[in-house]
Amino acid sequence: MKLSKSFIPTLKEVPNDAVVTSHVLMLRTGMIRMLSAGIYSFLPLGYKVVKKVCEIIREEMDAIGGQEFHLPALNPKEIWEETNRVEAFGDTMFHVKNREYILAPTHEEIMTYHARRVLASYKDMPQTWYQIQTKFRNEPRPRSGIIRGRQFLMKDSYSFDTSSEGLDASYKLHDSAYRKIFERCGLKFFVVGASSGAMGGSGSEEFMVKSSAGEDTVAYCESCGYAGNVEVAVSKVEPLIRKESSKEIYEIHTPNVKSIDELCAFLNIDETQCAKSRVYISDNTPVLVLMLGNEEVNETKLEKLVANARPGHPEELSELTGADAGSIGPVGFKGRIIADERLRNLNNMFSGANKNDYHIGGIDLTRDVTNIEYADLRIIKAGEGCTRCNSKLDVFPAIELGHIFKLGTKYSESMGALFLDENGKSHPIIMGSYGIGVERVIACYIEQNNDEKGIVWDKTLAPFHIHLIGLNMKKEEVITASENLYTSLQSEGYLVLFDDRKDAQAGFKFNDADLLGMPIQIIVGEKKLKENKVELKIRKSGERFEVEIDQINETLKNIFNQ
RNA sequence: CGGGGCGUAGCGUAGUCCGGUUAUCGCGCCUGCUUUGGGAGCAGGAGGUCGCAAGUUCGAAUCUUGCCGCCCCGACCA
Repeated sequence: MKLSKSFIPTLKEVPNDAVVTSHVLMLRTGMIRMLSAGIYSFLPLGYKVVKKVCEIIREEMDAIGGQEFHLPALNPKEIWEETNRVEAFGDTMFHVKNREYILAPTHEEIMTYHARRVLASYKDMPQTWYQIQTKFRNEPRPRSGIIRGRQFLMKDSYSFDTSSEGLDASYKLHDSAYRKIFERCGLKFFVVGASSGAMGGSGSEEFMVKSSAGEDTVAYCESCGYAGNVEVAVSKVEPLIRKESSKEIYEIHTPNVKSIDELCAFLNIDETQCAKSRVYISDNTPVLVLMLGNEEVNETKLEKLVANARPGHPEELSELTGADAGSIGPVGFKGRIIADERLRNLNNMFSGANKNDYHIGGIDLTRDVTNIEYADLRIIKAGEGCTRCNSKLDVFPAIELGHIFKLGTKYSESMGALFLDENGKSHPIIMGSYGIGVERVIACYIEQNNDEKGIVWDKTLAPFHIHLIGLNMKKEEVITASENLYTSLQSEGYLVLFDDRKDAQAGFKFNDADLLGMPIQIIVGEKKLKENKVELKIRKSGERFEVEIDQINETLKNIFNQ
């Protein structure tokens, strides 16, 4: 493609609204433009990359027996009522105003709708159905360019099996296909155990990329590879031991002491002697959650014990306990009390007195809080031990690229997708669902492959393999040589972007080439042409060589086959 | 949804507090000449509902009110 005739609007300056590297670079390279918050247009250069990612996904999905569909994004609401997910998605689902339609945020319902009509016998299964299609979610806060949008491309697939063993097999096939897809895309990723969340089902894994732009937090063990979303991750921490003898309970006047840090400073104690209280409300019932010291509540873990828990409002807290947030404690609290495992059976603890400006010391959780339950509720922290190998865990933000779920029968049961087994008995189909954020693959690639000059594409995803630069395009010999190269490189099968602009300065062209980041730049200049040579630059390393023009194909073959 | 910030030409911006000729500057764009190995020079030129609406005023980018949009933090989130 000739740059003089292309629409590749590069930007020299960083647009005001972009913060995240991949967003900045996609705007600056003219890959995308924003239409509205969380809604992006892909321009020709960006769409080339989208198509490349989709092709890789298709090849790997087809390789595991997937069959590609193309379902409507506009769905009748009544199908979604069958699984009660109109309510479950709530405001996240887009509703069409002038007809009872919704814009699909995912496609479990539609795939199940088709499955229940055609998968009537055990002989019809297993099946794996997929599509690459636009999803719509009314995200309250779109962010980071295409990383979180209101409209995005997703590869979603669905497996239909007759047994849980069958589901396991389908799930494993997807796991291996996903690994191949992300490897082929050149991403450094890892797989973490995850929460199934609102999707339901038994097992779930996320494919993650480490990134400061990430919205998930994961724990990762460098030495054994253990990885988990902090929503579900576990770690090994020093157990705390009950003291020999329990003191009596005593009240302490603690004026203006609210936080655990203030309490520790005021009483000159360690935070491991403190029990922090958080009050949650679940369906109008209060639950007191006790955490050691400054440890934080993992609300995903809490959700498994207490449905629909939300933090109590300040007014609710004082009404329930008689005290404000900084002075609440378990002693005398009326209601369910769940303490983190680390607090199990501890004594001589300090906590709030349920009376403003007072705390209680000498608490023996076993003696003084008789209705206490224990559970693992904490958010793990960096530096804690790996439960598998004892090394230290790293905790960092990450972007979720893909998620695979064992759904089980949640959708087939509620929608009546049944099949007959060998004995003529009816069972719900056993399902899995599997997603990849297509644009996120691109954003993550760019997050991982850029430098101060711009994007650094690898051959696989690069919109073009070669960026051919004709320097002074007013000189006849430069025009002839670069045009000839342009033709011959293309006939060799390379995708070539040819900077044939007549009036752009050399520096301008070089900087654009570095910004756009094609793997190889070939520079045709007047001086080198006199020796029948051109210059070849490898974008990634910055290495440059002079190459005889008739050697160029061989040189390229060597580079691209490395 | 809570907190903070922002909205002036395609992009980046000055001016807004303290109202006053023709709204600033850089990049980009157009024309001509020169220039062509790391974001050129000279000369000339085009491009603006100052987010929208109402109000105050002799006069509003500037003050007031309402609305819309965008970004960031938090909450939320397959």
